[in-house]
Amino acid sequence: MVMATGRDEWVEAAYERFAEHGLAAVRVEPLAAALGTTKGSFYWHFSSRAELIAAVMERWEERETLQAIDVAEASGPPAERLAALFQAVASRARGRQGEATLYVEAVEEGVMAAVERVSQRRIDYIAGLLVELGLDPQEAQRRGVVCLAMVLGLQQLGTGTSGSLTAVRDPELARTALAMALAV
Amino acid sequence: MVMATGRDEWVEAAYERFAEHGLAAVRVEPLAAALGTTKGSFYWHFSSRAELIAAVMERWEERETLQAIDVAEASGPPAERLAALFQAVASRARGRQGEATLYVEAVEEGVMAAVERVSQRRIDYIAGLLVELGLDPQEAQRRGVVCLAMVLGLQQLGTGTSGSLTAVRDPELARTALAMALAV
DNA sequence: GTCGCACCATACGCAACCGTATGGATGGAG
DNA sequence: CTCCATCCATACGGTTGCGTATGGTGCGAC
Repeated sequence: MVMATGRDEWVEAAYERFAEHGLAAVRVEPLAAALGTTKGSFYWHFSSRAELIAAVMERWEERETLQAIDVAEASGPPAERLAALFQAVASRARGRQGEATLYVEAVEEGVMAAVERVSQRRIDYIAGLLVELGLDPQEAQRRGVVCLAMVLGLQQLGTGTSGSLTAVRDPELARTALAMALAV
Repeated sequence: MVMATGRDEWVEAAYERFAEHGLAAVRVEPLAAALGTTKGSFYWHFSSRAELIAAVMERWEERETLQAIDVAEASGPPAERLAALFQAVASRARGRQGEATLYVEAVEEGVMAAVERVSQRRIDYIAGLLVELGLDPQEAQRRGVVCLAMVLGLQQLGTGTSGSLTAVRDPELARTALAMALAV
């Protein structure tokens, strides 16, 4: 199988590396080796590594948005939707440590704008739910930020922790986090 | 001023780089240049870069512990101590993005153990305060984890955000976070 | 004074990557 | 068949950084 290596394959392979190991792991030569081809191909389809990174982030933003819409359109009362969101994030975290380094790497790679857009959307979505639950919009916005921070932080804590830090693996964590988010 | 470059100067200079830009930014040759010396000196005092990283983490753990004790010995009721802690973390965050990447980098650099120890101490400290406030120990532990996650996440969000994401800069954030931590 | 040791500078080899240069291969249009 | 555009492999030069080898230099002991 000599599968043609089009632009899309490059982006997809790069996307997987990003999702699993972060943007820093998106490197041209290793990627080429993994795809069974060489840099010659890459630099035909792309002008630089930066262009690949940009394409990866574009794809990320796209998929993030699609998924956000999926979640948003899930029926049910706001509290349940928020619960589902927390649960989804918690279960989806494994094998996706790429985002754990995103905020720092995005600066270095010059793609912070996309990250900020996605962050804003996430915050707004959570804040919207909280407003539906009767919170003041300002306070809901702040809680949205804190909830996003919780998610990002839990992702951090989930990486590496080899066995110590047992509390991080507590399956009740999501429930607690949700309770904190909803507390009046 | 031809200041002698002893082992300690190397560690301190490395520590500053770590605090500001993360472990990945602790690189021997740039460090040597910054200190006005060369690798020759470095490899006299250290056997490898890994040894320097280990020394940096040792210093970090030390200072973290000292500061934790400082905070712990600050008088006042638990709620106030927790408030002071959040406020301290919020204000101290600027110029210290080094920890934002720590959980990921610690794995690569082989110093996760120190990070886990510090994390555990932080969680335990917060959980202790919450128990004093009447929470169930199990629940307090979970909240400790979530609070630490909040801090780590807010650190993430604080890096880079060039102007968008205004909600992150809201000075009321710390208050909201505290309220979420204390909510019954 | 000179010997030796602590300390450092220079130069080297090695590896991982980025980006470029250049020369095939392959396949459809004419 | 031939020509040209796609697409790719190989080889190269440049950078950054690690670790080593080796040769000073200053300075206290004697």
